[in-house]
Amino acid sequence: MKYPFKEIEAKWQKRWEEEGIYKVDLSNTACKLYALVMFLYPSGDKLHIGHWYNYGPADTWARFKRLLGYNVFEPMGYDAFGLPAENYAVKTGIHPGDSTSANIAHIREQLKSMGAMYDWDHEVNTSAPGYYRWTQWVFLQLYRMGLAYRSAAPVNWCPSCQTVLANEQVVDGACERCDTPVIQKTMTQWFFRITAYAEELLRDLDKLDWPDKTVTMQRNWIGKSIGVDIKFRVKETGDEFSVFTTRPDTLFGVTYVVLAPEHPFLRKITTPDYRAVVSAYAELVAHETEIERTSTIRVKTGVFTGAHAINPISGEEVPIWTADYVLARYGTGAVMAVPAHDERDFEFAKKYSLPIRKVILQPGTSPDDPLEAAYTDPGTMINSGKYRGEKSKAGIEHVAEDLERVGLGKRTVNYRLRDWLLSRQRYWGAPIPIVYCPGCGELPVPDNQLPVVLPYNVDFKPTGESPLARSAEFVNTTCPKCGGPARRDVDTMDTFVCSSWYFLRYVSPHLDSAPFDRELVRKWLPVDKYIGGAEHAVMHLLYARFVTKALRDAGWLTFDEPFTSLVHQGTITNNGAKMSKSRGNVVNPDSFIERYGSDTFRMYLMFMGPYDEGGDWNDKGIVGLHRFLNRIHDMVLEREDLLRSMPDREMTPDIVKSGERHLYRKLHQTIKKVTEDTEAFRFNTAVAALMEMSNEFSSALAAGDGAAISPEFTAYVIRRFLLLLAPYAPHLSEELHEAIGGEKSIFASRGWPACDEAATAAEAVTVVAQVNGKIRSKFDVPVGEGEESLKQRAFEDAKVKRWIEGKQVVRTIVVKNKLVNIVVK
RNA sequence: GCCGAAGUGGCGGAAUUGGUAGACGCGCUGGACUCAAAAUCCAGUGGAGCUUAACACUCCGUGUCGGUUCGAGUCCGACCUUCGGUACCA
Repeated sequence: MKYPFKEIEAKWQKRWEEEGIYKVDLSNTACKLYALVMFLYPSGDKLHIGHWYNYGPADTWARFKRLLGYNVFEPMGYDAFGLPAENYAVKTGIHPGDSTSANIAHIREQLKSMGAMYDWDHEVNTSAPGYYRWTQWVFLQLYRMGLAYRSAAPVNWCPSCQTVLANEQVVDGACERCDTPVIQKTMTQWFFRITAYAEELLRDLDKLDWPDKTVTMQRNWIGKSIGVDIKFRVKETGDEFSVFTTRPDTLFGVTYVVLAPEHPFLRKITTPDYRAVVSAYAELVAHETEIERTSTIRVKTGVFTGAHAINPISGEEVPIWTADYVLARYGTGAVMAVPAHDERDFEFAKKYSLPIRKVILQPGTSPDDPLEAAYTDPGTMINSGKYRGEKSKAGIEHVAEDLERVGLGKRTVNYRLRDWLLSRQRYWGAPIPIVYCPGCGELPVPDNQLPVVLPYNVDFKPTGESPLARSAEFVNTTCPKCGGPARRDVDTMDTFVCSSWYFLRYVSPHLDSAPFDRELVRKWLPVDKYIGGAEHAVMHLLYARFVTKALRDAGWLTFDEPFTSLVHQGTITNNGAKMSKSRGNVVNPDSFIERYGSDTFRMYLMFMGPYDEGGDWNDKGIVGLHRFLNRIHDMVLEREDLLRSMPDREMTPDIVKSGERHLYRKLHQTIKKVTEDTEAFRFNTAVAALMEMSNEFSSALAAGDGAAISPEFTAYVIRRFLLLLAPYAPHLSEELHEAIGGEKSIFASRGWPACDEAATAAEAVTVVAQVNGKIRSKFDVPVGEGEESLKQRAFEDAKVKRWIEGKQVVRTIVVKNKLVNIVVK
């Protein structure tokens, strides 16, 4: 018989809500635990498996912590601005605000059907004026600190749609809507100066309990490199420009220099004969993506400018080229090319027959050995004037020092990280709170005039300018300084701004006098456990760290990092690809909830595999979990009356009957395993342990018609088992807990079972006997049996004897409680 | 391309950190129950061979190739495939 999960789940969801059991008392900060899942993007219309995979197991972990006695705060909200809602609106004519509210209403119900312990009084919605008012406030804080500025930047532009395209809207270099080739157009954009925090963002990674891979990715993304800016003079014009290099020790090996095609000097220094070629080349490169340009397998291209540069240390003249593999925005937009010791330069020099001069000697080679490929590791300097014979490490310092002394070089630190471009020429976002007055210039909107409300009636169809520019009602305003007519900034903010501070808002989502209650934030932040997808490993997580640090420096926060501990759930793919509406491979969980219930479904998600690995979706095994929960349901209800009549009492190995002892051990082994695995997000193995326990227990009950197992002991085991199960199958556990006499909610009990550590040790182990590493026999011995004794057993073993007979024993390896390996010849 | 991961039975996966490969579950096969089916329960289940009423036994096996080691899914090197990110999807 199938257990009535529908009734049970509805009953408990209703009761939890009525009794307000998950309403968190934020004033109680003893054992506080802020468990946060990355909030939802309500883009499509429904929750999909990926959301459940994020939220279900995260809720299990939070419930587990609650049973351990923590005061757990687990909020939920919506990252509701963004491109998909706007695209949907362009396509269907449905206003993004309307589709978003409808989606949220639906999603909220789906979330409730999951049965998580969200405190709905703390919900946030980033597209609500009461929220984005404070997103604008965040912008202004950064603006006042000089961390927000305007600058020209290239954007993807479709000349036919007359609109800026997101990268995902560009398919093979063309607009996804009309197939027109996309061009790069320069527009004035707002930036956050995240690079000002590069060093701290890098350094504080050491403080975080984050997955190693995420820390590594952030570190590589920031991309710190220490080097020297070296000045080269242009022979023909006398202009000076700098190159950035981490290898000043190779300066004597420079045989040409390269300016990026976008380099501001390029036009100026190019000699008349070469102008046509160089500008045609720059035009060509403007269509290439950065990935293409920096590809290491693609054939590099470039052209000579006709000009020459003078090597500041050797006085040598070398040609100046421009090439696509040099990027304007990294370093100084120019490189000194040392083909002998840089792979890209080597390849380029070969292609264009530029000289290759060896200046670093690879250890173990001779200066006259031909160079087959670039040697990029350190070595000894040769062909380098007075530096000859110095090791790379010393040479780097020495050359840098000498250049600095004569003013031709400056030691610098360069980062790959770029400033955060946050303005969007779109409708569905938080307006940038800046006003332009003909007389007073660019001015921030005063805090007391926030929010700058996003008007509802706006034509958001793409026409070449920000949609808000066409709303006279929005654009025309008065100058906050002189009171004269002024115009608003018509761009909106990147949704990453909204999500860079939402974790602060959750503690006081309805507060309208401040972005957050500072006292509560002081007590509850930083987030203790942050759970979300690895696809956010760099951008969102880096932006949130940056905003936290900026608000700290503005005096609003007292901590340095927003997320103390981080866990990624893996990606659930479908047919090998990430689930997304655009790919049309989204799997809706609702039908599974309908058929099996939330407890089965969330448990299946946890049982599927390691939480941080995700995997390709398939529903084949779900029935196994459903059977498991059915068996638990039946096993408890068959003994309902008996169990209810049994008082709950602690047991020890001494008082249990001999027939119960192995179950006592199994129970405590299970408590240990489930506790450790749940804590560490190893849900799959915790569930397997619960199954093993249940299998062993029910066979024991069946074996002697239960005669060997007393009712008291049965109650003892089942009560604890239900507690272990509670975070995994909260509805069913509540139901069974009540059925056997529980009066309060199981989650009010805070009674995670204690583990009798001493009882978990096994009494006997199987030791294997190997001959030359191949297993030939096994025997059971008491735990801890000595090496000599094990060795003796192995040599006396009949099967082993067959394999060592007539051979010479070379060596014997004995590992206690594990194996004996006899090596013979 | 670059950065970061992952490859284990028919399938999802497990394996106290170098020491019994395949826990747990799905599926499949056989059996019990049933008029029958479903559900449930019991037993078996990596591949090949050999033997067989059965027990047992042998060889092979963790993406590919090579290495280190008494011993490698686990460590090292090279490669292949798949996934996430790559700064305007979030």
